[in-house]
Amino acid sequence: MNVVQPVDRSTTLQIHMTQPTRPTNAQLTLLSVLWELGSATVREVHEALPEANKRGYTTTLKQLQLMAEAGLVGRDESSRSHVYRPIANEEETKGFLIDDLLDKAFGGSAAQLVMGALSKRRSSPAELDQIRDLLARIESEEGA
Amino acid sequence: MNVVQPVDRSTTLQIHMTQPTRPTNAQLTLLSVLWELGSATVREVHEALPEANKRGYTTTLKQLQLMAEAGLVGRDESSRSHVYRPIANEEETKGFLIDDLLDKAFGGSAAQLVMGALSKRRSSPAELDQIRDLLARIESEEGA
DNA sequence: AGTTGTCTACGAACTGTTTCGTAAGTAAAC
DNA sequence: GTTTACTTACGAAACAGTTCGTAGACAACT
Repeated sequence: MNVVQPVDRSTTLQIHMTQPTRPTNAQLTLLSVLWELGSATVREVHEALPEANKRGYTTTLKQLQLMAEAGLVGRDESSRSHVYRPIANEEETKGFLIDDLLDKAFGGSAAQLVMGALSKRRSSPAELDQIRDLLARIESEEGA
Repeated sequence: MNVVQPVDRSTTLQIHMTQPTRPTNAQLTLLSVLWELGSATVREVHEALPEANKRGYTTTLKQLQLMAEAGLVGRDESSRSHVYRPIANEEETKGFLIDDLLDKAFGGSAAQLVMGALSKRRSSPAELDQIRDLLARIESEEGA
């Protein structure tokens, strides 16, 4: 098969050169757990899943393997139970998702999305203040 | 733009019994066109698509048929070229998408999403003001 | 009546994602 | 050494979403 092969999957250091892949839905669920736990075995990730999202153990395993292949997570194979850790950056990944939604449904207007989100879910006064702060910061940097 | 709505589950008897279905990606693209045009034939929708999203004509047709089945759009078959109109409400549909993202990646915290979005894309001063207004409105209603 | 262009309907291929069954390895306990 | 409990690897089925080819209907025109 493989006729076009000259791709050269990064000869140097096998590290995470494969990064730019985006998590699928199922993967995002697992990734969230890993962001939470920092690093964990398949079992630990699996047990940490909310009932609603829990599938068979080998499903979790397979998904983590795929994620490792995709560069979303790293894996320490030194003990029998491999230990996975997130590589995909939390902020950055969420940023991707925001971008997607923005382009897909809000014509790229962050403000529209923001207002939609604020109306949709109640935020605490503390959070609202935090947002106000951010708003002010943005505006002051705007003119600079 | 009327963002803080009490939801109002539309008393009007407009038959969207099959409503709860959610648009897929491809469908959202077409739905956006229909929101824009109000109502249109397959051809009109198809022609209005940005080049990047344009597929074969029958693809557009098929997708509109599926959407009609799913209750996302209505269809007037009285003329040979059927006329489609959006049923899925724009605000509500966008709300669904926000909910999804919120649950999937932001632990349900609107504030987090909001701050992410604000940092991600520049908004005009006017928009920022608009957001501030909304913030104030929310806070005043909060205690009530 | 025949030709042409446009329309809908339908089925199926194709892609990507998700899920799990099964096999094979390994370590500890008996 | 055999059993038990757990692990990874692999392959494939099941599923969802997308795309398009083809067929048949219909109207307008020649």
